[in-house]
Amino acid sequence: MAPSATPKSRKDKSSGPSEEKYKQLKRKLKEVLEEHDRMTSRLKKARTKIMQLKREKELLLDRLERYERPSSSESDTDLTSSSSESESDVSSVPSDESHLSPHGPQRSTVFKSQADYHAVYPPHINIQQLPSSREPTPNKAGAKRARKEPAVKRPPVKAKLRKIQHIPVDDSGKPILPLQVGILTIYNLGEVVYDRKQFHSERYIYPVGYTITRPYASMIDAEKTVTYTCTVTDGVDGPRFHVTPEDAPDKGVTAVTATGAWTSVIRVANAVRKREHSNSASGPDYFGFSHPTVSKLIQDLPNADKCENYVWQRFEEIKGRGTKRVNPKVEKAGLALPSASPLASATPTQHLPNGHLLPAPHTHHTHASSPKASDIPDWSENGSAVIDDEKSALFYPTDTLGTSSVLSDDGVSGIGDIEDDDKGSDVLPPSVDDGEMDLDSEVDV
DNA sequence: GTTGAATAAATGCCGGGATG
DNA sequence: CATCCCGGCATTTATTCAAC
Repeated sequence: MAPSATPKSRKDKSSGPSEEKYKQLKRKLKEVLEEHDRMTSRLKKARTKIMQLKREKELLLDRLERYERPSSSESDTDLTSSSSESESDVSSVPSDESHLSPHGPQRSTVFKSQADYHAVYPPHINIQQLPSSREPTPNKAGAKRARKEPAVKRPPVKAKLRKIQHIPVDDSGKPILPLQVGILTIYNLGEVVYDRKQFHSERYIYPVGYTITRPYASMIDAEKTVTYTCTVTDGVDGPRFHVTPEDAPDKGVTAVTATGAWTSVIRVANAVRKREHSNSASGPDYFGFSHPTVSKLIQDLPNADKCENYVWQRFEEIKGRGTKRVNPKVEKAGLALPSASPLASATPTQHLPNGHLLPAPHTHHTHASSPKASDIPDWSENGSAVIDDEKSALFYPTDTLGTSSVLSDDGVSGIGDIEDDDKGSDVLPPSVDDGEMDLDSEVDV
């Protein structure tokens, strides 16, 4: 570096600054100073806005707390009324909040009206009935985590500085989608549902409408890696996590947790490959929620600051390396899935990375959910196979979604029918036009 | 200026442990 | 038992630097 700088400065000296050059430099300096001023004033404005929003947030949290206090004291004293009470939380708080919020109430909830809701869910399905026996702990993801505070061994979430890639934004400051983040392609960030606790935890926010694709081993062809579309939809009593493989859109998985959905996929994918190692997986990892850039994008969504249990994270954009690294993967992960991608490189049972995937004889399989023959759903028989445990995940046949007996009785049917008429496309997931999931595209109400 | 090797850093997947 | 988080490991990619 130093050696190259020296000759240059010497060269300048020898040529001597002409008057014109001097004027040019002066002009340039002036431009730079003006630009600096502009940026400074913009920064100032942004800071003011941040302060404003902070104050707003405080105010809203205060109000929210006031709303919640009476109901929480109720639940302390009367356990039997807990279900109806949580329902009242859902119905009362958001409507008020949306009025209070200066940031466009239209973004506050997914269903803007009862009519909208029934456009997606048949009228006979009652929200209050949704947490049925099929799902004993509908708000596991949210409530369970929230209760964790007293835990000793798992410390509370800390807001550590996380590095993110550069996020291209449009004029209005919104990220330009689709956006490639690592091997994930984000098509829709969805909308933050801040008024229901199940839609966020300390670590993650699960925005409704969130849609990404990612490559992973096929559940059908042991030789193949295919693109899976992951979406989050509104299950009313909590988020629904959908994972749909491109090579078998009718064999998508729906679960009440991200882990549940992906565990099912991994279990089948492993079984198809006759791999006997653990099927444990981190749902948030596979959905991308743990990815710093995705976290940041979600955190920046409107209303994210109103998620009271969520621990705000700090992010720092990495320069050079990080940003450049992502681009090559766009082609690899999203399109051709060529050999460079770890999973794609696999002639699956052989040279997968890390040695993890090799069915080596010494591999240890202590995990509870090792694949069993019975775990593999028999697609050919009924097309709506349910993996071992309905609680963890449901395989739903897309073409029967609207009327599926497997799903309809708990209100899941039709939710997030993400495979609409666009099944043929390689990369593009369905209905990701303008931030709104096309939830009801195939729902026959 | 170009090329190639060495190094650093980021990423993705998995196993295992903690939790409820 | 299901879920989630964390850490380890292998892999990939970017950067740096020396040699030509």
